[in-house]
Amino acid sequence: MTADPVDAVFAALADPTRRAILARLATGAATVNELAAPFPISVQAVSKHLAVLERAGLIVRTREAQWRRCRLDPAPLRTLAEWLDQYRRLWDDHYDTLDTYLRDLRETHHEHAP
Amino acid sequence: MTADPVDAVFAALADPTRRAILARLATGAATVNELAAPFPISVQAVSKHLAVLERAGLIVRTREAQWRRCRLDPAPLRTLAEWLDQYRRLWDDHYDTLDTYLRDLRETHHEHAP
DNA sequence: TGTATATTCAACCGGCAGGTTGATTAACTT
DNA sequence: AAGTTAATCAACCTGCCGGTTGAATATACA
Repeated sequence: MTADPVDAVFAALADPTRRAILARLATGAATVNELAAPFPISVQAVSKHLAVLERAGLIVRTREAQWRRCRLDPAPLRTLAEWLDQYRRLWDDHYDTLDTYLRDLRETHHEHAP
Repeated sequence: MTADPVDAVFAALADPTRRAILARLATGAATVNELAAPFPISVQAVSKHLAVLERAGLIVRTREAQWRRCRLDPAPLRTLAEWLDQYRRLWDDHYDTLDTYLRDLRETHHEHAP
């Protein structure tokens, strides 16, 4: 029960600054200073936020000269989407009818892809 | 930027005990003692967890005699699913082709429903 | 070689999160 | 009226979180 990787992902996304950073990274990779620019906090604080996102697996950082380029890794988001799907029937009326059919169809399609 | 309701939902879900409580409530309503039984922590601690879930909108509590019945409200989960959909194209290869078509089809279907 | 730039490390601080125990409120039961 | 059960309130403790400032590290540039 301790140290479920999902814990870190949810915790990382609970901060609005970190979600804003992710939104920025969804449009392409960026350096720490570029990511820090829009925020009224210090670069060090943003660096800490990036460390949290990295620990959660949401970003990866690669060294490039004196810069550290950050890019988004969507894998944990996909995990979260799957977690949420456990509960989809609770709010989606069509989950047990049309949606189930379409979901199954999509899965079949994925199996046939390389 | 301050006090985005999504903050509280992500923060609430970051705790494994609270996620376990939600999983239990997905199978039906329950009282505080019933919810607390499986956990090695005090009833008061569970009561605090329920307060967090309630503040996030994930559960509602109604008084029934000396019991307080808790039931799950999936609305915030739906909000989260929509938030995640912003990023779906990043991990779902078929988002821009088949999935988009199916998604549009489902939306049309919803419009026609009462 | 020396300097400017990018980023992190380290130490510190206030506040909140999650847990405890003990007291209190509310309703049912006898 | 008294006792039992369900749940919360209150005070407290420990530790982590998000922020700060200042120093250190790494790379490019003149």
